[in-house]
Amino acid sequence: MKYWLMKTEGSEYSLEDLKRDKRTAWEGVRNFQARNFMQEMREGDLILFYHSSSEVNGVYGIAKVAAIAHSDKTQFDPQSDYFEKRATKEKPVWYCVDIEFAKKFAKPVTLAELKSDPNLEGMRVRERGSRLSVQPVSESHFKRVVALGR
DNA sequence: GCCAACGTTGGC
DNA sequence: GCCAACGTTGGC
Repeated sequence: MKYWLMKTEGSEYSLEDLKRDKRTAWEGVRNFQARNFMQEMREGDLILFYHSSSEVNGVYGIAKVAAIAHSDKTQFDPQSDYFEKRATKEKPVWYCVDIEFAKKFAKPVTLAELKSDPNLEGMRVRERGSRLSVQPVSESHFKRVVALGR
């Protein structure tokens, strides 16, 4: 089993939204590295759910991979912001996984906390200028963040 | 294949 | 709202 971190703008789609929807297709990722990481995900993998560009940036809780990567349908929709003219049904360019709500932390583990915890050294999201919206997380880092969220 | 220009992300 | 850092595009 692997562990991941996924970013979202809290005002766009928050953990509360996921809790309400229970499950959603993580559409709209338009970055190759992020796409490749999603293709590595397996059902049951756990995800730290991170809000960026929010009042309080940080990990708000946990989501779980509910379905492995499949074609992102928004790439075929000319009305969509995520339309991709290079994509065909036979050869899609973009993929997404389905994720489901797992847990909301008692309080978010803020970016400041992530940065100041010596146990979390090496976590990608801590790095200045880190823009990758889907990233792998080590098991020990994952467990540490969950402990901080309790 | 290089790299400048551009658009976007994301912390502050 | 600002701006630094980043990823992608496209001309050469």
